[in-house]
Amino acid sequence: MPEARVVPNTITYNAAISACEKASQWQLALQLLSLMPEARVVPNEITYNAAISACKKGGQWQLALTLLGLMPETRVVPNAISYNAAISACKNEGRWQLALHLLSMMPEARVVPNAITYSAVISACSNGKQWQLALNLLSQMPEARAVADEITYNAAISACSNVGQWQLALNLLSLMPEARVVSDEITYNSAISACQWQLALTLLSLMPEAKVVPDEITYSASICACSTGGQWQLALALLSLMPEVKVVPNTITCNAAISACEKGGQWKPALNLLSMMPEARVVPDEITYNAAISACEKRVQWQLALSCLSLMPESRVGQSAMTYNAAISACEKGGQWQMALNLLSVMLEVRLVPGTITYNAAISACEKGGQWQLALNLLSRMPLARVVPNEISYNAAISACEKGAQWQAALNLLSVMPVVRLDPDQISYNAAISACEKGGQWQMALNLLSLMPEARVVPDEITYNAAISACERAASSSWY
DNA sequence: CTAGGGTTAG
Repeated sequence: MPEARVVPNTITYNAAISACEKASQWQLALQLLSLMPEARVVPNEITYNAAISACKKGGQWQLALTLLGLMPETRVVPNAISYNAAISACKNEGRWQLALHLLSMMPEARVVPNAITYSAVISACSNGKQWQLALNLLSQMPEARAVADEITYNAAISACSNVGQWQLALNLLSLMPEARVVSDEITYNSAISACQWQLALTLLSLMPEAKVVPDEITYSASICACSTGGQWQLALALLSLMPEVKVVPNTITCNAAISACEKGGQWKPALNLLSMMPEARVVPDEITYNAAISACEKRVQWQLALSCLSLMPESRVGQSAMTYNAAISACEKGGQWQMALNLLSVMLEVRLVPGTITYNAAISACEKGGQWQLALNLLSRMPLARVVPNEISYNAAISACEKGAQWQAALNLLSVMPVVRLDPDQISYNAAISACEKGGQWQMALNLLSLMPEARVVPDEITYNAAISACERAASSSWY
């Protein structure tokens, strides 16, 4: 630009910073802002607003707030857009308290909050699962002379949806006409995601008379509602209906349908959908494969789960710890403890970090395979791997000891649980009592049973049966 | 010539 004898001015910088924002280059945006003083170009509110937006897009909420705070120092007065962008940055990181704080700071800064401000704060509350606050804010708008529009309502409906408050979500939807706000496809999509499958399908059927056209997100949300309700056939029916209404399924739609099959224990349609995705020009992603692998897990199709896992690299789909967790679980269900341990070591080779769920699945695989020593070994390796064991880890290990009739080891684990701040539950006690039974320790079995009330664990049928078996075994052996 | 808010899958 200097060669062209054109001197950049404020607008030039503003346009450049805005371009950085659109290209998701927050570092470059801030660099440009920092270069302005030496170029003797004075930033205005638009400059800062564009920079705040760039930080927001980059997930840099702290920097967005810093910039807002810096504006007065350079004698630039923040306006509603500055606050709105900063509030929106808090939303992205789930900082609903900060969003509310910014809103409360606006009057003393003499900036009047508008509908966009409220929508952004409501959205921040929605992400923070603060539905009561979201509804309060909506009700405060008239006295603040801010007029709620469809986006405000959509954010509030979404806040209700996120916490399963479908009645409140539907109530808001019904209030929109009298507030003279016209619902759009996002309104319906949000409401559908709040509802169980019956109501979700009702809402879907009501869309034409509301003159709202369903899109792929509408179908994805409806399929998801069917999936959660165990209605895998309906989920598949909705998917097959989409070409007729000229809505094109995307990756998320297919993922929701595969997930519906998974929940219904239907590995065949799940793998069928996976195989049909290329011809429908839908690109599978990690979630697609995770759902397909999990679908195989449900019906002991561990070989198929492993073949899905092996297909991922050639489809250029990245694998995560969750992918391996699903595959290890499939091996566990299929009684393949060697393969489960093998997958755990592969995870480490490909530098994926195993978590509590990974170890739990592997310990369970050892348990089912009768490998109590390996189960204990895995549990003992967790702290070294910086993975925190939970109740499930210990219960799986105690069960492994039970299957191997290792009553001392089982009791040891049970006694360690309170030390590591874990509360033994019914499963822990039942497994330990069974271990005593298998080890011929009827006194210890009864002792454990007597300890349960003070541990606030309620014995059930399994507990009593195990204790009774322990005593019967002792009685029958003493007859000879 | 430049700046702000809402929806779906594991």
